Amino acid sequence: MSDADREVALVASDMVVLTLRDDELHVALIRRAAATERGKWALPGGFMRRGESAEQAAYRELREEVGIAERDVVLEQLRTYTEVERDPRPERVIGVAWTVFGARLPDLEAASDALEAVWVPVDEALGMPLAFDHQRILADGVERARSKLEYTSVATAFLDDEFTMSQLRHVYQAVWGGSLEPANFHRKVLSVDGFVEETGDSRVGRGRPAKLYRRGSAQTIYPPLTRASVRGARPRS
Amino acid sequence: MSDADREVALVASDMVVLTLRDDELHVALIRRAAATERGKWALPGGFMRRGESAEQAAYRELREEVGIAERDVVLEQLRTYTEVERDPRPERVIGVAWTVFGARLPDLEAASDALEAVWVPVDEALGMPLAFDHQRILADGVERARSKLEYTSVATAFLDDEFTMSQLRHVYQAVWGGSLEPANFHRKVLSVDGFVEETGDSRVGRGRPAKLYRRGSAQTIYPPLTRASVRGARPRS
DNA sequence: GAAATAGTGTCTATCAGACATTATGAT
DNA sequence: ATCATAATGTCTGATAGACACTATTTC
Repeated sequence: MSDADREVALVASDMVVLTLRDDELHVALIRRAAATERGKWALPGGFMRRGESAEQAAYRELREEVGIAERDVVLEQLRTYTEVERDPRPERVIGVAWTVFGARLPDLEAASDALEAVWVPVDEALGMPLAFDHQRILADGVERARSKLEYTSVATAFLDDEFTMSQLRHVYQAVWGGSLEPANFHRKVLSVDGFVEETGDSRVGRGRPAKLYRRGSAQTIYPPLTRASVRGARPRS
Repeated sequence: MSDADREVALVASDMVVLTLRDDELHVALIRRAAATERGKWALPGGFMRRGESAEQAAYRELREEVGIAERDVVLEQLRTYTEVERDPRPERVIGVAWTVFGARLPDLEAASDALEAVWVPVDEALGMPLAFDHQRILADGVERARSKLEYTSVATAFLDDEFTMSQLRHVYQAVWGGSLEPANFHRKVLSVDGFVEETGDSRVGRGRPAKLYRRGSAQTIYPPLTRASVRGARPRS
């Protein structure tokens, strides 16, 4: 094979940024300012630069495009999209997609690349037409988030450093849809070694004060929590 | 930002090709013929060409570099490696990595890109120095395979169309290391709807003939099989 | 019959889910 | 006292793991 056959590609980092707002799962969408697909809703993202990894590009675009700081989020690679027709531009563009989880992220500030930047409820966003193949990336990202809640402790990434058991349960309910039985959830979470640890404090509100927890050292949950136990879940799509 | 800052990259598809030989998990390694890292052991792979997706490049390289046909394997995306220093060449090279599972794959034929191409037991390969960041990719791929056996039915990708329960169990034992209790494994597999279905035939050997099964329609296994049950497993690394 | 392998039955400890009960605060 | 929320207790059915046992073939 001759070297001339090798494709050279631009590398875009596309982010599925998820957070909870009013106990509902939201995703960050921007309306594109750039010429290609201008005006369409899209996932935030941008091109990897010289001397930068795709992960660094992701963090930079989070900051520049929607005003989110690296320390406020957990970023994980989702997958890479390389179909030839996924981008209409003459240059070949491949997309490295990431999931980004954050706690109580603020309203978005639309920067240079975006006409608007807003939080959209995930159920609504999944029904919107999006630029490029972002519809599919979003669906993959949401499914990944749902799945990761089962066997990892990433749910805590949606919460502040200190949180109540009820708040943790609301994360699961928002991401999975439906409701979980509080008593069983409580017992299950505490039975997993290193999932959460007590801070010793409690939070006062209406009703009995709730103990506060922080994330423990465990990365994975065994045995996993299971989506089978959600009641009134939205039907499988 | 000026367009000139955008990196253009070569896209390599790197494959962690796994198969069972003598009930032991093996990975395909080549010894590099190309100038860069010449003579070093590496994962098979090659550059995405114009008009081709990374997936198509993976299938093409499987055929060209190690003589494996697309219909004989199951290919899944692993993750993408984009660190700046991962490749010493002046051109920027990012790697899209894939896991490839196949049944009784034949001895490898070293083609143009390779001085040699051989099956290496995974435990041995994990201890070898490999070119580029292939050591890490291999470790990620093996861990992904172990994990996927828990909650998907991909184990059947390591077997012919028709297989016995004992053969399926040997797949799990080889990939996970250690041994599984035959009776419980049998009962568990049959209890998962759509994991396997009987063909009606049986295979004669020493001892009582074994019923033959083929893969069912299920993609995922719920509840999952669990590595917690392996006895005499190799210690966690 | 002995050996080898496949497949079934059974016991027990554990655990998930349902739901009742108790605890502790605010008003 | 009442309400609201948090947390614990209890019951039951399902299941995983251990292991004994039966079945069917070859030699």
